[in-house]
Amino acid sequence: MSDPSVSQRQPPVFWASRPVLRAGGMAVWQQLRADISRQIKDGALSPGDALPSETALAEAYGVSRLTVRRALADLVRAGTVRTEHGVGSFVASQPLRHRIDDGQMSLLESMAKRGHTVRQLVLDVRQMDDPGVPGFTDAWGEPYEFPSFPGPVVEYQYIRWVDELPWSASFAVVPAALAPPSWDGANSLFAAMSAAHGTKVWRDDRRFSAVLATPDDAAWLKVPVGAPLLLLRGTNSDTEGRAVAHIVHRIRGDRAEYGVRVPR
Amino acid sequence: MSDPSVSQRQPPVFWASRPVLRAGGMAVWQQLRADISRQIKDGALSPGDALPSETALAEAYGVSRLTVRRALADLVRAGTVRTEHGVGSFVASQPLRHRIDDGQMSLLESMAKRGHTVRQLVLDVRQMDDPGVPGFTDAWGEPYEFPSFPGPVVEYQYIRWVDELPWSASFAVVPAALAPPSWDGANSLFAAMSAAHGTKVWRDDRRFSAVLATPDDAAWLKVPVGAPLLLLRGTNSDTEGRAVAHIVHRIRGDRAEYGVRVPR
DNA sequence: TAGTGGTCTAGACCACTCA
DNA sequence: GAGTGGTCTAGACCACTAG
Repeated sequence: MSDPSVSQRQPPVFWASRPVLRAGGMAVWQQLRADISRQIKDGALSPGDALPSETALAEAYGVSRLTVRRALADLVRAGTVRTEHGVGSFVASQPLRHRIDDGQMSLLESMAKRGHTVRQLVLDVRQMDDPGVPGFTDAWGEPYEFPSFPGPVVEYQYIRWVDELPWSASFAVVPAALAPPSWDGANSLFAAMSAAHGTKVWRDDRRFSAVLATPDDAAWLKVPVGAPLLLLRGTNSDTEGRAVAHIVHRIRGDRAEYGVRVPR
Repeated sequence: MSDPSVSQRQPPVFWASRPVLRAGGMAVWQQLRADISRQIKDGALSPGDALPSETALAEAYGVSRLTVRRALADLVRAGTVRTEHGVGSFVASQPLRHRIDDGQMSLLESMAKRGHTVRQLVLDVRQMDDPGVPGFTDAWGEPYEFPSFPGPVVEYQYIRWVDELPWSASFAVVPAALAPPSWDGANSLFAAMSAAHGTKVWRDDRRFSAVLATPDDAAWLKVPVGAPLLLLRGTNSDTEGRAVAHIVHRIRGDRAEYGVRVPR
């Protein structure tokens, strides 16, 4: 009981492998983050291994528990460490990273072809009379409009899983005139549009950026607030080049790598 | 002096517009983050406006200063708030977001065409006898190799600015046999390779993901640690399809939106 | 019930900026 | 020198998990 390192099931690691420097230029919590991170990257700890408790770490490094927590918080956001309330902190196992070749194939088709299962859960479907949907314009200020299909729009919000792990929080807006009568997420929304409308829906352009997970994102995607998300925005068109859908995917940065071929 | 809100040059805002709920499900610091963020998004505060000091905020909300700091730290990472040591906290002004149509054009050409100036600073050039460069394989585990050009490689590390604001921290690896004799960042590295080697260098594929800024990223890109970065990895080839360069760009997520056309 | 992580406090000292 | 943000402490209480 007096030696906390014994109560942990883990290899005998030299914690606090480097003493903290109080006069050094680097803040103590940054030294801790670097020291813990280094031990994980060096392989002294393997994914799934328990870290010493925060109290034990604080004693080992000779700092307060809050200083330890600050270092751990950074590692959690970066996906290096995973914490379980009431249980402990563990070296996170990196999820399988999927390379998606972005093209005309949907995520469902592309993943199915490679033996992965995709599940989609439709969280919300609502018809909006005003096409200027507030939730879709705030980040970039671009209005989501359909010049060729004026009138009300239908807004979808859905979550996609790949192999039972959250993949993305997704939003889509389509003209109500083109919306499939009901979409339950069993197939691609745009396959459903193609079927209902009788015309092929093409993926046109894709715009990539990076954002941090909001509390909502965090709840849906099972990541900590502040985790990196790949923001993928796009427009789909029909065979005549008329915009028929605007989409936004907020994709877990630790899971996805979207590949595109650059035409010559 | 007894009323801290008077000493701030800012419109008379109702700070602590919502009292914190101690029994509510949401943590107090999350309520603060949401409340401050809402006041900024609603336009009650404009970019450049000073926020009350942390002490004043703590008094206004009736919480400790550390709780205020935790809320502000999140807003700083997200780019909503900017802090200046010894000066104060301010509503951050969003940098101009550039849409780059990724293609055969280099960033320099593409930006010059639109009236922007690009500066490149070469931080490091080193020849490596071992092509398995550690710094280039850790994130994805893919080795960076050149099957058609065995032998030593040259590794470049450079920073790119657009309009005097940091844009990306970039890395490139090319076979030493194809490396330009000297590259000072004045032109595109691959234009220099084309010129030196006599063969056109094509951009082949691009892979997008999202990561958090490390302390090194933060120092180079002038963003806080934990800010979102767009990770762009790619391969360039010569006219015969042989890989001649592997590149990694770590691009500020608050500045860049990379667009690509999806071929039909 | 014991141990863990999650939250919050009150206070202290430092580094920095600016009048 | 006054005011600001940056760091760190010691201690407290709560929520959660597990034996």
